[in-house]
Amino acid sequence: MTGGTTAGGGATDPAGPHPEARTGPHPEARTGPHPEARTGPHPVPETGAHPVAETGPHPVAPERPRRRGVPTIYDVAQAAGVAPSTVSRTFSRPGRVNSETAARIRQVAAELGYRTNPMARALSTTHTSLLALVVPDITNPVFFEIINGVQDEAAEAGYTVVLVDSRESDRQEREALERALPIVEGIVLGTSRMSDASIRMIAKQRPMVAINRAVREIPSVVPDNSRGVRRALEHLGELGHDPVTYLAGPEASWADGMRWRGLREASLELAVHVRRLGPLAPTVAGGVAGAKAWLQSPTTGVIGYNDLVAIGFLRYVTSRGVRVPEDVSVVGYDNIFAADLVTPPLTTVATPRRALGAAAVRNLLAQIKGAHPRGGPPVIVPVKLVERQSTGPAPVRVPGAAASSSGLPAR
Amino acid sequence: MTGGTTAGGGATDPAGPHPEARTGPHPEARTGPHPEARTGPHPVPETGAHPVAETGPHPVAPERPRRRGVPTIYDVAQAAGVAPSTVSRTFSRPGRVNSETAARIRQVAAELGYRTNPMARALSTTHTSLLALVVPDITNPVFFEIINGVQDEAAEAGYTVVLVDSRESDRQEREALERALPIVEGIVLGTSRMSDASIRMIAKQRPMVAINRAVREIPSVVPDNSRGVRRALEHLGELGHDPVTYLAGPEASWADGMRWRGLREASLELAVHVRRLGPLAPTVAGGVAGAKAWLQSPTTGVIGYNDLVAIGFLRYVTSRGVRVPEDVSVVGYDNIFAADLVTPPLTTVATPRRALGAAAVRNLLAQIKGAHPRGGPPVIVPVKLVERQSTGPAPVRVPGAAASSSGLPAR
DNA sequence: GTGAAAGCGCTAACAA
DNA sequence: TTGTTAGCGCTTTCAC
Repeated sequence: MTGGTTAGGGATDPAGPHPEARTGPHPEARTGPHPEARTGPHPVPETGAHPVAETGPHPVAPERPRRRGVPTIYDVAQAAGVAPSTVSRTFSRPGRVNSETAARIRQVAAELGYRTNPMARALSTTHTSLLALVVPDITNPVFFEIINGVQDEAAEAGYTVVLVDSRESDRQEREALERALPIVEGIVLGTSRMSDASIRMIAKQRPMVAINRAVREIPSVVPDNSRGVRRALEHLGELGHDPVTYLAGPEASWADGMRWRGLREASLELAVHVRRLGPLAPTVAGGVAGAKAWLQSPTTGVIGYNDLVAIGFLRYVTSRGVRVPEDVSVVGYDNIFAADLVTPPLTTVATPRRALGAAAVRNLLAQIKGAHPRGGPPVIVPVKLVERQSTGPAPVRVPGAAASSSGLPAR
Repeated sequence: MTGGTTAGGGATDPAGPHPEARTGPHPEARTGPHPEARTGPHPVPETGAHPVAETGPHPVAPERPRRRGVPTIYDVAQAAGVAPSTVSRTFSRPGRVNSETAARIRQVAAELGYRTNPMARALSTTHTSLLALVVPDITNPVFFEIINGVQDEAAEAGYTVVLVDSRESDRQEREALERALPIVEGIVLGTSRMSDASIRMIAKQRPMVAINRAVREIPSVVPDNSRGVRRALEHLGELGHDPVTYLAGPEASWADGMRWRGLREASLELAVHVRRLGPLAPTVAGGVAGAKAWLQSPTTGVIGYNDLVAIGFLRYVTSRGVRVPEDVSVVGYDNIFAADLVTPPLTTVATPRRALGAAAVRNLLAQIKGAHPRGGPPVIVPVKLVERQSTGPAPVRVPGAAASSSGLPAR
């Protein structure tokens, strides 16, 4: 039904990777019925005293043409003169079979264009080599690298990833996940819109690891948020900025909580004051809103909840005549692609998102391999500050003077 | 192996979506051996004259505990007092079963927490409800919306998408695709790194549709490239720019070919001269390279192969003191996320990538449903020009004078 | 409309 | 090491 013209798989491959394929028997040649080809399962009781069991209208040969041209272990087994199970072993646990036999089988298999059928394998092993990756919105730049990291690490281990994009909707996420759940062996949650309870429910059904979010009982890998904001503040502090405004993220955001907490701690350690402004939507628009509020009581240093917020801020204040970094220095968070594209390029905390994805998969695979099902503290992945042109020395404070030539209101 | 604690599926669901589940029989209660539970397949020939056929050490009850707590059609059938085949029909072809029986079966199934096993179903039907989406690089902004469009449309039809990221490598793409191929029903090629020949080979095995690339024999959906560049040129022409430079994309790019061709045609029609500069890498770096070359013989209007190129151009010339759009107007292509983030925001041709993805899936699904396997001209999706601040009136030409106060060299 | 039973292609005891 | 055989859970003729 699917391809139609598949007969023999890659056997007729023109100049393809199977140069020897064309010397093999023509696939069509073995498409007919093989009465005795399958002596294995479900033998017809040909001597039994049950006339009822006779296959009715089929006197001798079942005459049922093999479904397609696609060769099975039975075809290979027959052609190689071994049992189907030996063929199976050759591919599923190499080593458990005499190397010579194995070689011959592989050879024959190649000639026939045999490929193991993942569905059949999965049916008996429940091992699908499929992983689900859940992201709320592929469009969000933050996820690209995570997806890549997950992809790479999964591919490395022979796994394929099923993408579940929740489109920022609880329902969609649930439905898509529901659909994917039965076929995947594990789930990577690259930030989810679902409640902790829902997540835990799903985690009951499959191994799971969460990125960027700590859910009780669920293994997780998170970037070193506190270190990240600390580096940002340190950087700003060294440049002479004090106080510094933190453009806060969404109220419900776990990451925002972590960042703010880290900031307060760092504030004490580094003796740089920090103000919180928000909550803000984690978008460019959010940044614009933040900028407007900030103009009411500006500081020379600003740290955005993420790059989008920082970019929105930057664009708005710039449009109002505030110069960056001369009047205000701004630091973003995440180091998304666009951070290097805005004017001026944004200094930001780079979260190793690819590493995050990779670490998540490794953890997940370990769970699947049967290790301890759950537990352990979050895996913390290091971050680093990327200095670009949006930060610079704090403007010199002329005591008693108003705030310079820029559009920056006096404080 | 997977979950471990799955017993009964969602049956013990705390406050979950199956409130009635807890009133059902406790899953554990039926986990033991059911000697006569399965009268169906593979009956032991208990009266045959083949002692050899006797199941050896299993005298009466096979004592093999049901693999897991997960209920099957057999469990449902037994509980509902019908045959397994009826349960199967109830779920696979509703209508072919008495509505009352069906209702009862569904009821029982819900109580038991029965879910049909996709692998088993796939094994006998080859219908997996899986689609593969191939993209060369998820990190490339151009693909986000395509992915979303594909996702949405697929989900709509009850399909799940498997992501194949080729990481810009022929080999990786091939391997990943190879892995996904046997389980998917069709393939959406969102721009591929593979050769036409390889693509056609794969298309032999599964229905396929290509986005943004025309391969002979393969159905494709493409944005209206010629209309896009025409609109860009028209826009520039109206602003008085002539000649206009086209920052060309990679040599091998099909899209580049289309755009350049469209540009030449439009050039004639609109009587605006067009120069070609390239080939360039389709990246910011490519744009920078293009800018350097452009400085040798500048024009007041520039059209980039894509937004990345346009952005690179914009940034470089800006850094050299050329003002945009006062000295030079630049138009991008694609309308990626970052286009609105750069300074000045980029005027660009918006390609309806989400629509592209959706159209591709619809086409693919039609093929799968058994329509005409191949053929037909590419489906063309309309584009539109988004005017932002990177374009403006051409600078007034003071006859004989050098080129203004900017860093723009005289022509 | 419903039931019986034969597979789908592979894996996994168990026996040899 | 290899062969035999009973499933994995579902769909699907074919009878009734």
